Formats: sequence, C-alpha cells, structure tokens
Amino acid sequence: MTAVIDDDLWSAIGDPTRRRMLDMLLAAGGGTATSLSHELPVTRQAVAKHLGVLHRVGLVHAAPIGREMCYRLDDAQFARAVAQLSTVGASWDARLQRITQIAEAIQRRQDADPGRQNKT
Amino acid sequence: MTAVIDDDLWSAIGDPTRRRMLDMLLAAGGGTATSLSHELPVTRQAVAKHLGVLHRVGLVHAAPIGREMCYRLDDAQFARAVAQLSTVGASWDARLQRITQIAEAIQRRQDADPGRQNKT
DNA sequence: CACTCAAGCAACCTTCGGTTGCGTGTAGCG
DNA sequence: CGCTACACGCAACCGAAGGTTGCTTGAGTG
Repeated sequence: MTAVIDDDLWSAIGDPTRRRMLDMLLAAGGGTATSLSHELPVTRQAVAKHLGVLHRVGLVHAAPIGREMCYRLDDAQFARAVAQLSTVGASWDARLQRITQIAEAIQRRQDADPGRQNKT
Repeated sequence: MTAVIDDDLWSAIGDPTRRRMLDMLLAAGGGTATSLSHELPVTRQAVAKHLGVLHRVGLVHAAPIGREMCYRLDDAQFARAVAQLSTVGASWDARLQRITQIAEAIQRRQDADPGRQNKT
C-alpha cells in the first residue's frame, strides 16, 4: 500500500540545489535567478534552469518586474510536496517499526528455544 | 537554520526507482537484483546499479546465499534516512505555516482597512 | 556431466546538473 | 536623447547518472 507519489514533484525536491533554492525562496519570500545565485555555489544559468524545473511542476510562479523575473513559491503546491515527504516518511517509519517489533519477537523466541531454526 | 542533511543519503532516496526498491525491500524483508527487477519497470542491471548505490551509502547489506545475492535493509541507516525526510518536511511545514499566518494577518488588516496598501 | 539461471562486467545511449559564451532589452544616468 | 550597465534568455559543450543490450562466469540441479 505505497502512498501515491507524484514522481515529478518528488524529483523536483530531490535535487540538493533545488532543495536549497526552495529553502531560500521560503525564507526570503521570493527572488530572481541572479539573486538566488549569489548565495548558491552554482551559476545564474544553473539556477535559471532549476527555476524552470520548479516552474514546470508548479512549485513556483514567475512574475516579471521591470527587467527582472521574480519567482515566488506556490504555497499550495509546496504544501503538497511537503505532504508527500511526510507521507513517505510516515509510511516507512510505520513499517520499519512493525518489522523491528517482529524481529525482536523472533529474537526472543529463538533465545527461548534455540533448537528451532528456519531453513527457508 | 536548515537542518543538517546528508546529501548522499538524500540523493539515494531521491531517485524514484530507488524509493520503490526500498519500499519493496521494506515490505518483503529482502531480495535479489533479479527478484526486485521482476516488479520494476527497469532491467536487472539497472536494479543492480541502484543496489550498489544503496549499499555505498549503507542503506542495505549484501549477503551471498548460494549463487544469489540477497540484499536487506540496514534498519539503523534507513531510520536515519526517514528522519531526514521528517526533518526537512517539518522544517518546511513550520515555515510555511508561519508565512501563511502572516499572509492571513495582512489579509485581515487590508480587509479591515482597505485604504492602507503596501507599495513595497 | 550437461544444463540452467543469477551475477557480474563492459560498452553504449540519453538525460540532467552545470559551465562558458553570446546576444538582447530595459532601466537609469549624463 | 543616447550611452552604459545589468539581468535575462539562448546555445553549445562537458561530466556524471540512470538505463539498456550483450557477453561471460560460476554456483546449483537434472
């Protein structure tokens, strides 16, 4: 019962540079390719490409202001991305806890009855 | 104040195929490159490469069983990966809620006093 | 012993993240 | 009004990553 995941959205937030860009946009409330690139270890063009990706998946809007292009987060889409993170995390966490408990149970049983072994 | 993130670990779970593989390993408790590839839209070799990546970042162990190579999750490392998901998700979620509240506050103020507008 | 089936290379292709370089248009100033 | 400066967009190029096909090897089984 894997949660339904938008792979495009997931990939968009999967890239470390894009993750940092989202961080910055979230903190600053908006920015241009040039302004973002000032605080990132990549060039303006790389940032522009990433902004294009983010725009394609609907995570940011572009608004031309004079000769600049101001990008802002789309709150709704961003919230959906965050929700996917939580969903996957929670799902994995739950299953991990289940199998951990099972493993512990098996361990206890073997401790109590070492003669029994499973040969597959 | 971005949470400290292990980019290698993050990238490992960032790939959609690897995410599904982790899903399957978590559900089945283990598997081989061949067995995993049966339920994935990629070839055995692609799966094998991904298993190599997952192994390098410590998310899986490899155990040779006869002529097969059985991979299992490393619970501890996997738990760390899940923790990173939660961390980033929670951090973004918190900030998103903050700015949402601010936006609502501004909205309320403008509703109450339409004469005041901020021209930036 | 011969056969089968899973692994493990190796070569190749395509996409993606990133860079450099160039042309263009708009804002601002003498 | 014209010039400079700056930000943008486009194109070419590069290396690494995800993926494929093809082949070899080697452990199990009849």
